[in-house]
Amino acid sequence: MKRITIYDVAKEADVSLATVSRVINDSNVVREDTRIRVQEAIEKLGYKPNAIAQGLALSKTTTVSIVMSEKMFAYNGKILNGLMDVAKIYNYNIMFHTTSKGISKMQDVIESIIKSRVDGVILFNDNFSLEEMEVLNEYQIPMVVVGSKITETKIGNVGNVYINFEKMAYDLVNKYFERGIDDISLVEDKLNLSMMEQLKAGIDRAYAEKGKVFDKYISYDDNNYKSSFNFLTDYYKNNRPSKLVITFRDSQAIAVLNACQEAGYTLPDDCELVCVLNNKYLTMTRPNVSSYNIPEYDLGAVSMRLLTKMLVEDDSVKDNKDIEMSYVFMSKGTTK
Amino acid sequence: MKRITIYDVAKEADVSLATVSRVINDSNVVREDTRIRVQEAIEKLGYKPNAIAQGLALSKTTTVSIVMSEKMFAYNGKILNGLMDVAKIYNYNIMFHTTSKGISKMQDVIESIIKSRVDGVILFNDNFSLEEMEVLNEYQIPMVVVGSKITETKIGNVGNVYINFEKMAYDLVNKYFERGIDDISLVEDKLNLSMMEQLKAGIDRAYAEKGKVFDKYISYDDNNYKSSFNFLTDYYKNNRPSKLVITFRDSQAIAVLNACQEAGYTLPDDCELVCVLNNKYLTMTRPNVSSYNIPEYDLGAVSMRLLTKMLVEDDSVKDNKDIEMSYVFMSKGTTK
DNA sequence: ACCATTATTGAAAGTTTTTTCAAAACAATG
DNA sequence: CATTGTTTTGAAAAAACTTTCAATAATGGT
Repeated sequence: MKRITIYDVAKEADVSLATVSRVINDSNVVREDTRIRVQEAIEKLGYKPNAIAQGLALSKTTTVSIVMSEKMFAYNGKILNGLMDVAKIYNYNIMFHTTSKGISKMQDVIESIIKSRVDGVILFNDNFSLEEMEVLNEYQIPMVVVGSKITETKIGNVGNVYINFEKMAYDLVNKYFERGIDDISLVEDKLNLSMMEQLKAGIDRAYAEKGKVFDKYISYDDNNYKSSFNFLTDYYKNNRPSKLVITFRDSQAIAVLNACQEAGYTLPDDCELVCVLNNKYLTMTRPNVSSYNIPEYDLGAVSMRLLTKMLVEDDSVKDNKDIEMSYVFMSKGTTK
Repeated sequence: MKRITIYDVAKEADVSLATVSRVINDSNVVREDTRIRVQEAIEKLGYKPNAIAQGLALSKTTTVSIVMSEKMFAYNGKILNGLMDVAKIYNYNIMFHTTSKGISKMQDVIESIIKSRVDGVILFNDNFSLEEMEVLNEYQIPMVVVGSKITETKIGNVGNVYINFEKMAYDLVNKYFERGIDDISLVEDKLNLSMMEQLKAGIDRAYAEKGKVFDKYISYDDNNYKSSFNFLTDYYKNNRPSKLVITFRDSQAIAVLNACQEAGYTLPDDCELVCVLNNKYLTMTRPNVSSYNIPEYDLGAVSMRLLTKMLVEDDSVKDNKDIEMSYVFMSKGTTK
C-alpha cells in the first residue's frame, strides 16, 4: 500500500504541490475556491502530511525531548502531566528519555537528542552534569532545567524553573530555632542529589548563623521500604528521635513515622516530622505527615511554556529565564 | 553556525557522500583505509547524522510511540521503565503521548502518531476504543496493547501482553467460596475501565457457577483519598464490612483499611482485604495489605520486545502475538 | 479597453540522507 | 601483459516536503 503524498493530492486537486503545501500550512495567499478544492482532495485521499519530510525541509521537528533519571521517574507524574499538557497546546511532540546510573548513559541520551534534531529539551535536575549541558549548548539546543536551581548560568540558552530548596530548609530550621528547638536530623536521600544538596546548604546556613554546625544525618541504604523501616526501628530503639526529623520523600517519611511509633514514640509530641515532597500517601498515615505542597503540575507546565517561548525567540524571555516557583507548608499531624 | 552535513564530511575526507553514508551505516564494502579516513573526518568535524533525513530516506524513524491515559500515568512507572530499557537496547526512540478524557483527545494523539511516521506503537489498555486501533491499523502501524486482554483480535498487526484479570478474580472468589465465604464486595474504579471489566467478569463467572449473582459494588467518586476515606468511614459505620473486600488500586485499599479501622473493625478478622495492584505503599500500612504481585517491569519489557520483533517481521512472532503474563498472590496482613 | 497593481499560482531548487547502478580500481589467472 | 573477476567508489535519483522567484490571472481605475 503506497502512502499518499503531497503529489497525489496535487494531482487530485489539479494544482501544484506548492499550492497544496500552502493550504496545509494555512498560508493566506491561496484563493478560497482552490483552497476548498485542495481540502477536498486531502479529505478524499486521507492525506496526512509527513512530519519527517516537513522536519527536513524546515529544519524544525516540533519535538522536544524530556530527560530524567529512571529513578526519579515515579516521583514526577504530575510534572510530566504539566509538561505534556502545554506541549500539546503548542503542538509539540514529546520525545522521552530516561537515564540510568551507568557512566555513559547520559552520553547516549545526548547523542540521540542531537541526532533526532529536536527543537529543545527539558532536563530534570537530578543526575546530569554541567559538561553534558554544554554539549547540548554547542548544538544550539535550547533547554530548560526543571526541579532545583542550577548553579552555573554561564551556559547559553538555558532556562531554569525551580523550587528554592535552600531557602525552604533555611526557613524551616529557623522556625524551629525560634521555638528553641535545635535537635534536628535529616534523612539522606541518594536519589536526588542536587535537591538534597540544596536542602543541606539551607540547613547549614541556618546553623552557621547560630555559630553551630549541623551534622545529624540519618543515612542508610533506602532501596526498599522494608529495609529502611527495619533500620530505623532499630535506630529509634537505641536512640531517642530528634525533636524534628526532615525527610525528602514520602516513603522515607512513612518509614520514620512507623519506626518511631514502633519504638514507642508518639508524633508530634516526642518527635516532629516534615517531609519535603508532598503527595497523597502522606494523608493516608495516622497522623498525616506534614509536608510542603509543591506545585508539581505547574513546575512542568511553566517549564514547557518557557521552552516554547525560547523556541520562538520570544523577546519576553530574554532576561527572564529563571523562574522560582513558590510552595506552601502544609501543617498536618506530625508537626505542632 | 551551520550544521555540518554528510557533504562536509565527504569533502573533508575527499570521498563521495555515498562512501560516508556507507561508513556511518557500517556497510562492509568500504576499504579499511578509506573507512578510517572518513571516520577521522567525522570525528574532526563532530558530525552527527541527521535522523530526520535518514528517516525520510529510509521511510523508517526508529521511533515508537507510547500512549497512555493521563490518569494511569502515575501507576505505570515500572512498566515504562521496562519499555524504555528494551527500547534502548534495540535503539528505538520513544515518543510519548498522553490522552485525557475529552472526546477528541485520542484522535489528536492518533493524528500526531500518523504524521510522525513512527514505526510502531504501544497502547495501554485503558481508554481507547477499537475504532481508534483500526485507524492505526489502516496505516499499517504495528502495535502492541499492554495491560489487559483485548477482546477483538480481528484487527491486523496487533500484539497483546496482558494479565488475565478475569481469571485472577475468578480464582480469588473461588478460594473464598471454598472457605465458605461468599460475602464479598468490590470497590469500583473508574480509572481503568477495561481491567475493571475483566475483574467483574471473573467474579460474575464464579458466582454464576454457584447459581448466584454478584452485586456488591462499593462505588463512589474516588478522586481523592480524603473523600474516599470519609465516604467509606461513613459507610462502615452503618454497614458491616464484607468478609472480603477487593480493591483495584493502593489508595482504595488503604482507604478501606483505614475506614474499617476507624469504624472499629479489625483486619483480617472482621474483614479481609485484597488489592489487585501491588505496590510499595501496601507494605507501609499496618497491617500490610495483601495484593497480587504483577510483573510490571516485565510487562513493559516484554511488550517492547514483542514490538521490536514485529517491526522486523520476525517470523517467530507470526502466531505468538498474545502473551499472558503471570502474577503471584502475596498474602500479607489483611488476609488469613 | 487598457494599464497598473495586486493576488494567486507553478517551476525549480533546497533540505539531508540512502541506494542503485555503472564506472573505476585492484587482484588474480593464464 | 592481457583478461577476467572482484572490490571499492561515485553520480544521480529518490524520499516528501517548503520556499523563493517569476509568471500568470484577476482586479481597479481611468
